[in-house]
Amino acid sequence: MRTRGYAAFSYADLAEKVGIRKASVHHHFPTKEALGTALIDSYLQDFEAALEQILAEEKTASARLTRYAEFFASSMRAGMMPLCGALSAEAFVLPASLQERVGNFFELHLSWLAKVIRDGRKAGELKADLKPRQTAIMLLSTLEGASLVSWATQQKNIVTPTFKEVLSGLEA
Amino acid sequence: MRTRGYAAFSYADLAEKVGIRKASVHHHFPTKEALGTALIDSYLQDFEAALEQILAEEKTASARLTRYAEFFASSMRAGMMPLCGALSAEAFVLPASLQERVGNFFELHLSWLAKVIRDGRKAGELKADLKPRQTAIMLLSTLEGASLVSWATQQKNIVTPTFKEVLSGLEA
DNA sequence: GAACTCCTACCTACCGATAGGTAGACACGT
DNA sequence: ACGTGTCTACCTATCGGTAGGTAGGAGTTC
Repeated sequence: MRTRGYAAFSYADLAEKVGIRKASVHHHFPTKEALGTALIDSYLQDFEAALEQILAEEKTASARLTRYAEFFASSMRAGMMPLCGALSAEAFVLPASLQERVGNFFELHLSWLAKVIRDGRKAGELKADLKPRQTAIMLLSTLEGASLVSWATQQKNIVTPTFKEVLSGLEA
Repeated sequence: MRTRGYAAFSYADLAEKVGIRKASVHHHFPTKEALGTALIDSYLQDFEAALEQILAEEKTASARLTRYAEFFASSMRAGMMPLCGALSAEAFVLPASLQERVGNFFELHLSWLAKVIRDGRKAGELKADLKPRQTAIMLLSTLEGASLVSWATQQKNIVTPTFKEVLSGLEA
């Protein structure tokens, strides 16, 4: 899903990669939609834990955001799109249950980013006039967009410099 | 292509929408790849002309960039993804001729943006320490990303505010 | 001016490949 | 005895694409 998108990946591909037959994959995930939702659910859960961990381990906004951006950069290095970025372009033709989960995923990210920004603003690290929600949307957009451009142009060193440039504009 | 992506749109869909039969569409565009390249070529040509026009009609960097961002905002309002944004997620499974054209498309945008930034910097409108190429990548990423997030979350008012926030960080 | 040849756009009917999905049997561990 | 995981074999729908034919307009020739 993260390299081909939802429409273009198939049970046949997956079965071959896993080393069992197509019908056996269906035993575990009866429909493609069920497989998709299971994947997003697990991905979202992992991400939720990772975001919590960042809050626990890093105390400055810039360190937190840099760790956050590293998720995008490293998935790019691993030759994969961020999951929800990969699915977003197809959102219109995704099963409703998947659309909803992509929405939830972005909402999780946006509320986490907004909290980090709010805290960083209070601590005087970030500019005082930042609107947390709006700035969160901007950061998420930039990282998803940088991943997309990096993916399409096959230039792997786009995400981190782009993020740094945006971050520097936020610091007090 | 701009609402479903490349894999998920079909000759059958297109034929029905145009009001002729599938085989007749094949008469004009023998293969899906040929249809895809024809579409990108025409899109790129239109965009090239539109970018030229902006340079002719607007003389400040901020006006030029605002007009540029309006392309993304208006295609969102029209219920469509930007073409190459829609195709990028699938880039890995796109026919080579399409991949190449998506690359060309982004390159056209990046070089135009870099020129606008360079000029704006010289004129003292933009911060003196901007790296034109890097900033161009950032602007393109942000606009493509904002379109993606806006598309997936079905919130139509994301592109313009996000762009404004980024632009304000570039002004001297 | 009728007859002829082209060409273009469209059609019906079909092709093989692949998509997601199902039925039913077999092996195996508890 | 039963549940789980896997298998082979098959289903229907749809995919991109092709073969071959028809209708009609533009030239060209007698």
